[in-house]
Amino acid sequence: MRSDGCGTLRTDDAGRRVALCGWVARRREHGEHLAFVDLRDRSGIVQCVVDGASDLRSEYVVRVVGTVRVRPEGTDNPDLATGEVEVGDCTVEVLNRAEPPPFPVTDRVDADETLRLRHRYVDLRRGRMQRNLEVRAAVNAALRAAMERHGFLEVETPLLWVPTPEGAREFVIPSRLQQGCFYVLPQSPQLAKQLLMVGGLDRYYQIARCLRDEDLRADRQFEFTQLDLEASFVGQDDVLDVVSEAVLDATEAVVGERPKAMPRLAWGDAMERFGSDKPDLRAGPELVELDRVFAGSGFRAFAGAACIKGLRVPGQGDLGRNRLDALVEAAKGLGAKGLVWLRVGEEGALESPVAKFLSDEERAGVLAATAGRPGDLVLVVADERDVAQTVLGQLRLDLGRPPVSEGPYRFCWVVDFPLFEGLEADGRPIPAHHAFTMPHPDDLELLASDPLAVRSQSYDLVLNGWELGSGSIRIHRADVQARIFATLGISEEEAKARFGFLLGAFRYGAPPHGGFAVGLDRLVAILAGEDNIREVIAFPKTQSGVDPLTGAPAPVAPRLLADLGIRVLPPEG
RNA sequence: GGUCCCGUGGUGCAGUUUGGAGUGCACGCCGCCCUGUCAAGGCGGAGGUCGCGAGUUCAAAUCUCGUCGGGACCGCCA
Repeated sequence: MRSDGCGTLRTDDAGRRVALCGWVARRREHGEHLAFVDLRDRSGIVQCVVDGASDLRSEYVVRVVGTVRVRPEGTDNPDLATGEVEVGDCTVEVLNRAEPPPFPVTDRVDADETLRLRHRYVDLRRGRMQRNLEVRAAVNAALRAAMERHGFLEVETPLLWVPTPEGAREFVIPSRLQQGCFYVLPQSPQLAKQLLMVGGLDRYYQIARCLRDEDLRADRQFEFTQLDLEASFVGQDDVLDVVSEAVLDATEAVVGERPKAMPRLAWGDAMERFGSDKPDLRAGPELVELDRVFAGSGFRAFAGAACIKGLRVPGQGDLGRNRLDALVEAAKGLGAKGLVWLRVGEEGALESPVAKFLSDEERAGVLAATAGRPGDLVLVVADERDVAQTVLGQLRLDLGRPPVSEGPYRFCWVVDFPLFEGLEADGRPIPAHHAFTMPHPDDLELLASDPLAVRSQSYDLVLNGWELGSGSIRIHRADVQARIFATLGISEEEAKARFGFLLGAFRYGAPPHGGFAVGLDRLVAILAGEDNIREVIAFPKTQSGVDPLTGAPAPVAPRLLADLGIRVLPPEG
């Protein structure tokens, strides 16, 4: 039916008779006997010169047979990849007519989100969406290639899984054959892949769909895709190395160059330096420690504070009082007792409502510690350590963070997470990752005495402030697992009830193993220059979880519910 | 569950602060003209429940309340 893609034609093709199929992107009529028709397919756009186009309209589907020729002198179009050629002597066959599209099929204007999704099949014709899905496919292919190269075996795992009490809210699937019982859709293949390790598959990977019934965000959809992997007889560095290579391969495949650095940050250092466990390395200066500078300060807000941290905001010394007051309010909203701001003036003079409470040494110390220069703004928070960190970390992003989709690509690993993230009201620790995460070998002795100080062998991959994925080395030995359960206050019976089938499997020879999962939608979005993952998903849902194209979710026939033994309650109120 | 922004011919916007006739801009659509354009150009035309519902008012796109839809965020996402 066709010989070439519209966007592939070049001067080399001049003289060739070609058959092209595509959509009418635009037509420019110059009277009865000359018209230019821009023909579009996935490969791009090419100009066809036809003898009258009055029977053609936008988005008509046509087949054009014509001869490629170099454009006449002075009429080439440098904005078009095919701009040096055109297709002449055309015969045009209309394969299908089309109503005018509900919104323009162009990257120039952004249409209403509902309209785009209701007519996604039109939206997908736009160059932006086609490029994004091509990026997605390229990332997919690069990741697969890397995993295959390292001997990982692709294995599929069930979508109909068993409810588990931990973690995200699950999508529930009623069973027809076992009325009153339910499957759930997996929030990740976590337990399945650990069973594969017990099963001796050694190295597993899967481009896996994961489902979580939680509220949607710019970086979260109900269903999302992960490069999921797990390997036996590995340590943390082995996992980090193979994931780094795969992700850098994918990045190189899309942007053409390979980010050189993939630094590893200890979680504690990330919190100290960036006030975040998913630091955006692009967002300006790091937080600095000011405890020493203000040790013994006469300023009441600083004296006796558990921690004093500062942040330099380059060039923002000219922020007005309204903005500065708003910053103080924002800091309080984030949990800080207060926020001190200082403008750095000429000669390093500090202008601030609290400047008069500070000694000369303190003022000089702040400038030296933050490297503040004239025109800068310096923010200081004195509070509990975690509060000072996270508040300044958030302000750092608010004041200095480029859009996530804006390069460069600054990957980093965050390692040495705490095993527990806090204490329940009754004093039991709360696992930060999941109950099967291996503690750091050096910290095993602290489990009973100081559980919150125990580090884990879990790790996150971060790109430009987005968490791209996480993983851990898992516990494979019953005695360590028992100690963790004891620390968590989980009895033997309870453990059996909640995780029975996994613990059962571990009795029959579980190898040491660990793994990772890379969030594909987020990676692709950033590499495609998008700040919303809907733009890299062919058929996403709106923020309220609706698909305007299909109308999902929708009621089902009463007969179907009857088969399932389900009765729907009337709406409340 | 909560906070904020948006909703105006097919599309994207302005108009809303300070109420006074559905006013405007660009694109698209329809018709005519036009032989080198490329976001073609010229002339003419059609197209509106100002998301929906109450309220205030002599008068509401504009003010108030509610509601629906979209988006960003908090909670939530081990």
